[in-house]
Amino acid sequence: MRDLIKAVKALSDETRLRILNLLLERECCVCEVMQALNISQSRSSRNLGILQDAGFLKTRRDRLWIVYSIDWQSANRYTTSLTKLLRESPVSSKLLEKDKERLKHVKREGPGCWQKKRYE
Amino acid sequence: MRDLIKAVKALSDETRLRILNLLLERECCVCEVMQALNISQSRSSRNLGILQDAGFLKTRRDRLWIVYSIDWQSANRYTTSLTKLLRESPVSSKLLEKDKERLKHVKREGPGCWQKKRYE
DNA sequence: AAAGTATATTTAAATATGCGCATATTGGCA
DNA sequence: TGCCAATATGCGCATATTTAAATATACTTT
Repeated sequence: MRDLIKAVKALSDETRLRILNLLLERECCVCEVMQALNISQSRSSRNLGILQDAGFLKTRRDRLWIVYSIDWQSANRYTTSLTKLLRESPVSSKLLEKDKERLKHVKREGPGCWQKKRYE
Repeated sequence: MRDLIKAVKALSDETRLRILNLLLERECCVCEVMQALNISQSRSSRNLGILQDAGFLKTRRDRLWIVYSIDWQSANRYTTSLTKLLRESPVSSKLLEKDKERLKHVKREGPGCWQKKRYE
């Protein structure tokens, strides 16, 4: 019951649905997510953390970056079911389409790949 | 997207998960739900309403009562998927067990079948 | 070890949510 | 029609959630 509530609550937010939808395309680091969804760094990091805490995501380090991806072996069986459901019931949404489109043009390379201030 | 968020948000609450779990057993009126879950009338009514608004439930009138049941023909396809997921991944929980147990001894007959004050 | 970069966390404010209480509404039934 | 039981809802309170900004942390790289 606790696991179920945690999983569903983690999904009950637009930002996090967008993130999960994005990660169904491919794994991403924090700065790729923030660029693709066009959101702030803290918002990106925090919501990735919530999804991970609920069991939807796992991480690994790749040099400078922490790469988030869907955890298909999650200890929380509900997250796997819910992720599958999302994958198999594709959502029609301009927003989700845009996210995926932007994802294609996202850059991971630094320095300060996402720090707008550097360029202003 | 809108439908998906609405469905998931409606499920992201313990009370409403308990209600849906209850209705997987059998259809119920408001006063049966409040007795089975041991919650207040307004809480019962309001959360049933939220589940119905999201597309999980439908209603019919039976004499004095409004009977809520799972809407398997919902216009929101996500509610059907989610309800099936809940049905096919039975949740182990003392609380849910108790709810079902109390449901067996619930009374619909009036007058004031649920108004505790009448008996105090 | 120092410098630099990506990510996490703390803080504070705005917003959203869940609840009980009291009251309104609905519709059956006399 | 009028009463009454069942259900719905407006309101206020307490709590939870979300966010941006600033700051701290955890690494890599030199």
